[in-house]
Amino acid sequence: MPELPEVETIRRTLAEQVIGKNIVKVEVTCDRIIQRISPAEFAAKLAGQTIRKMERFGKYLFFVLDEFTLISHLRMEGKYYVLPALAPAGKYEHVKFSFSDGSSLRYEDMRKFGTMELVLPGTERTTKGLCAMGLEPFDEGFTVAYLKEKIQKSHSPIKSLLLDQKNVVGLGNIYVNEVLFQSRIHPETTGSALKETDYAHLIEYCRSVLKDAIEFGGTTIRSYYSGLGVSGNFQDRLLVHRKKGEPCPRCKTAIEKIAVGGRGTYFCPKCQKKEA
DNA sequence: AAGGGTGTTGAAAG
DNA sequence: GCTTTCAACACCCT
Repeated sequence: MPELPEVETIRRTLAEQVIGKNIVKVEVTCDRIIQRISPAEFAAKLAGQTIRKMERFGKYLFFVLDEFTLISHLRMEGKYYVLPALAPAGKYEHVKFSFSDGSSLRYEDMRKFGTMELVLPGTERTTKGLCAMGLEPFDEGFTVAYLKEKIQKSHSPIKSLLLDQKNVVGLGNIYVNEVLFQSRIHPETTGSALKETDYAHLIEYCRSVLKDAIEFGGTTIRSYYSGLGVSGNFQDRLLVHRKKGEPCPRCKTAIEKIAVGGRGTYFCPKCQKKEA
């Protein structure tokens, strides 16, 4: 469940459930999720650590501990649950953190794309993968000038440029579709073809769409209704994503679906005209 | 009923 | 360099 609003919702939920808890044991049953070090070393380093803070950057979740920060990326299907330590493991559970109070944090990931990495506190943003990242949409530096500098020379479609975390972090396929609809920009418009007003709209709607989605607890699509995970309600407010054939909420023209950069892309052919 | 698509991203190829 | 394609994995839908 991993675009910025979902990760932020998970961060807030986990903050209430696991801050202050002391890790007594970590069990890893899918090695590839743990980056750089062995699962055994990962488990050994975490034993005895207490979770002090929950933070987020883009789609990355940070568990700030005493001597390490655990950086977790959920990719496509990663999910966290808090359960009694004695509760049975789910079919797709790959990591279990047992706490001293008898509760536990479980990581489930059907597709095993997610990653976990331990770094020293304060070095989170300097690690590989996070060092070249763009700004958060809510950063005051995320301005027309900033975005222009990043993408105005590019011949890639704006859809791909907004998905590229080196330009701006946090947007994924759902919210890029929504932001481009609100901004009235055709997803295949190249960076080089964007007009001044397009940039202003992009800045405005990146912020408002994500802010609204966070308010609604993110978007839940294709999720288990276990009641233990985190689910949001923004799926009821999506305007174009997964709405192929449905009337545009603005002009009633049928929403179209095309592929851009290999990703499903939804837009209104009337409201979002291609600009040369 | 096999094949394409899926809330992602990094590595490889062009 | 910059841009596009594909693989990692498991399931769903057609």
